[in-house]
Amino acid sequence: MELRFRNTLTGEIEPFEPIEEGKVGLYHCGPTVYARPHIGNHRAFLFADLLRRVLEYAGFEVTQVMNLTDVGHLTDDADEGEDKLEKRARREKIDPWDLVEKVSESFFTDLASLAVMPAHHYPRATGHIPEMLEMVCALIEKGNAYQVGEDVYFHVPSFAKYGRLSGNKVDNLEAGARLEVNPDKKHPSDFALWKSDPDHLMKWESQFGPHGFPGWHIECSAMSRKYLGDRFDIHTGGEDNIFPHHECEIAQTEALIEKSWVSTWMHTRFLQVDGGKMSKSVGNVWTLDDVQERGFSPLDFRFFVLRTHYRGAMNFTWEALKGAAEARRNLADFKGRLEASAHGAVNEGVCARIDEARELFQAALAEDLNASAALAVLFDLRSDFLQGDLKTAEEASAALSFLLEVDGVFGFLGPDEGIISLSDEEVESLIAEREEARQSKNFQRADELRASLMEAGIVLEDVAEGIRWHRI
RNA sequence: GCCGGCAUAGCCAAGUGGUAAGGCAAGGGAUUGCAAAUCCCUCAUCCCCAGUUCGAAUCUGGGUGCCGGCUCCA
Repeated sequence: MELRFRNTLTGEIEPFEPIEEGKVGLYHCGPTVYARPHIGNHRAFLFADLLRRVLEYAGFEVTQVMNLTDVGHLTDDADEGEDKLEKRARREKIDPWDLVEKVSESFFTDLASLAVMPAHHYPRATGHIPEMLEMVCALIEKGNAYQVGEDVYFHVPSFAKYGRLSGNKVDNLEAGARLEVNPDKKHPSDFALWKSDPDHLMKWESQFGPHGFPGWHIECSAMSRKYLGDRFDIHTGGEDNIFPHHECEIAQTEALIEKSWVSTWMHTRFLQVDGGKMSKSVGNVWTLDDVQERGFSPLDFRFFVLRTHYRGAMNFTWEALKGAAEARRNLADFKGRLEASAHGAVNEGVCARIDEARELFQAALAEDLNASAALAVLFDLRSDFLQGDLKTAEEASAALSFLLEVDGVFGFLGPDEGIISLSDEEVESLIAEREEARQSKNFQRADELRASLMEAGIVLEDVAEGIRWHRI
């Protein structure tokens, strides 16, 4: 598979070439753990998961890192703002450290229910203060940063390429800036690497003073460097991260290492709800709990998100989720049908139809993760099967192993959760009982038996030749 | 005001120069004791206007609408 990805840095879809052959370093901007993640957040995490799985499917050895921001972000850039994490903690009258624990836990619970593969590292900002301070000091020594009182700022004019990622010009930013001028800064675009505030609850002592905490962007630079090295392959985040967050990360890191840092930047579009942005005032900031309360599986949401292209503006509606859930069920049903007629494992090459499907599938994924096109291949295969193709045991086996291969990338099937397991004998006996009921025109009893088998994940079909059944 | 991006059927969504994938929903028919199972059939000219071209959803220009960024946010 020759992978090609859209690189925000160049605006183009370009061939992916790892820095080190066969290996990929992946870094994702994770959640700020001050509030339960909503479905919009999850789009970005699901995208990260898909990317990782596709890279592994293509044969790369992946090291995946996702940070947890658990300190430091201010509610505005005027340096007067409150840390939103502390603000939330105060409102809920709990300790900020406890809030972090509580939210982090819900984050990981959500990821697990979405069948997201665990990253190799989930570094927390508060666990890497020394690494950040080390970078801050090095930047001062190199002349890219300066200290004012107990604060430290990165001097943007010292980094010529600032604005390359976002397309912003420093001059334009000044023109439209709504932020109040901070007299401490040498340049209005300069950003904080280290701040001091005695009232801050989460603070650390350092060479700059006793009450400091890290600035907005330094954590990602310091932590990615620790786990992935000076340079790595892919950095992702939501589109809102492009500026200023990622622009600033590039500036401070490249100023330090004096070479180009991340090869490919990938950003997901925001998830829209009912055609617009989600907002608390409209009341459509849904979480996975809402999804489940409405009778959907988190995997339905996973499938809904991953069947579309990560860069497209996707619109969440309950109707659309219903459609995705239905489609997912149909694929699970397809799996069950294949299992019922497959026998034994097969090697590639035994079924041309499947090999062709695999090629189409891989080609679609390789072209900047065209998930919609990739999954269409699977639906086509399902149609073929239901129409009577692929009916030999060998063909069904080949189709089944391909389906499982696809699921290895998309992960929508999940475990056979909550289904009462019946042995084949038990199923056959219940079917026989239903047949007796049908013979004696006791259709109420027959339908009860069919319904209970359905509950157990067994689908019955009354066809001309008799009764056919398969598991879902 | 400045910088990005998007606009395809009832809904979700591929397609980036050769005459509209796929899913869901819907309608008609087959099968069935019935059926949520299955099969067959039906369902768009691609936001608007003007260009380029033999030919455009796909390129160019101008609109309109929406999303993101310029302030923390996936």
